[in-house]
Amino acid sequence: MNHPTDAAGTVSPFLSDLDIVKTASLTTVLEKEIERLILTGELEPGIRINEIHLSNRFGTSRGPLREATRSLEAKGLVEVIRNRGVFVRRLSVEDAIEIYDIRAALFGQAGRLVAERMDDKLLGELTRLVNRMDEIAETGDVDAYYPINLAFHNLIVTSCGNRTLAAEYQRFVNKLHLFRTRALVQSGGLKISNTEHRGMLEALASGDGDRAQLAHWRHVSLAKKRVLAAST
Amino acid sequence: MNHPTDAAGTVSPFLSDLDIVKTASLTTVLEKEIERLILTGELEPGIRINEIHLSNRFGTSRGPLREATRSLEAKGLVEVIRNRGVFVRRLSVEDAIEIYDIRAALFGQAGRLVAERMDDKLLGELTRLVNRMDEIAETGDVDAYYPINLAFHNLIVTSCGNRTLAAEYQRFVNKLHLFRTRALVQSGGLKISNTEHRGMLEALASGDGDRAQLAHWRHVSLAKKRVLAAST
DNA sequence: CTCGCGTCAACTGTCAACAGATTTGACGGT
DNA sequence: ACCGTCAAATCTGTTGACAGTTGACGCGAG
Repeated sequence: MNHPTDAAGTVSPFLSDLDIVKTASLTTVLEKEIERLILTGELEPGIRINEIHLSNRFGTSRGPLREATRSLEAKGLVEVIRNRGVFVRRLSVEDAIEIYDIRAALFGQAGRLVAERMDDKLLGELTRLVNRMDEIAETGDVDAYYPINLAFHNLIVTSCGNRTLAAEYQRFVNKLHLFRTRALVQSGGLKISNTEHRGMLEALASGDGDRAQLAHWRHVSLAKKRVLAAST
Repeated sequence: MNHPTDAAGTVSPFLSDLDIVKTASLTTVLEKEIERLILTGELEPGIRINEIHLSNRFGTSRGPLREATRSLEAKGLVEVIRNRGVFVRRLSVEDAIEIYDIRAALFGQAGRLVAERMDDKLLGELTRLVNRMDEIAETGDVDAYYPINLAFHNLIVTSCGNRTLAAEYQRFVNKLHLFRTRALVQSGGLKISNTEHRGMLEALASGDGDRAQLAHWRHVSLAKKRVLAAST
């Protein structure tokens, strides 16, 4: 990507810091910061983003902030209504269903790609994570299960060799955070969930793309049904 | 989505026109216009978008134009480099491959959803389009084949009942236009392509979701291989 | 002729101010 | 007490201007 540090040989942390400063415009910084506020729930769905207040809070003018919100609108995190303002997007149950189906499709594709480029090292790491989840599932400790589960899914998506796919998948996962679901994983589902993980793992190890795609698709699809059943 | 017309019951075309006028800000208009310029090839990949020139051309100031380009950046149509400007995105072969895989995943999901909600009316329309393509394939008229083919794919995607999926699918199809491929459909592939269409049609008619998903996925995946084979 | 340096025009990043729309709240009539 | 009307306040849409950066051109030294 024509990185300025490419020509310098080894890159010192200091230099890379400078590089970050140079690359980051106010718009970029604001966008990431607002996205963080939304994903952490500090800006709740449905709330209006006041341009003046927020730009004052960050010490900038309204220009860069407006550019940042336009970008977030295209990413689906906020909604802009002319002459009324930008609102943190609120997802209906129907919206969540639609996004789950997209996520399932993308995750299935990722599973297929991973199956076709599997190696021992990756298989070892995935197996380790699933084993770890099995142990935790016995105790029913949801808080401990969640990060491992996340790492397992992330490892699959980032190992598929398709960076665009990985980025888009992440975008939809983020968007799902706008759905009114904190603590959506019910402890009873841990063992079931990890059983599906084992099935995915076997499919990945077999190298059968069709099989892996179906297993991964089904996993997300079942997660969708679990969430929906819990939210009605 | 809290649309203003929701409460009004039926929506007249006139009302929806008014609604459009009220909703359109300069930013929105500029965004759609620039997107059109890019997709029609009037703004070629790699070219820089001069803020002053373009805003003068549309008779606006640079503010709305910058907001529009930020939105297009998030959609993946342009690339913004700090202090240098925004450039119409140029897709490498690797980028195109990645997007084709995403498109295949989404189209497969659409096929599954359609199969699960199939009705006679839709089946009739789809069958008509495939028959039409068969006739045209005999003559080898690529220019006549293309719009029917497009209509066939669009009908499937818009009939799947998932509006978000349809919008995202369209976004990736648009993005593929940035790839250096005019006239990518080689006439020899028409019959092969429509053979695949018939397979998809049968799968849809059977109501078997797994089967339909695989058939639709494979169709795009094979199209990917054909395009790549022609571009190396 | 080539390379390096300084200068300059062009362009982007950011800001402050103006114009128009929307919301708020008070007021008077019913 | 309730409702419609109207005006002030608040906020967004848009513009023009200023500051900093980048890339190009030209000039002189080697």
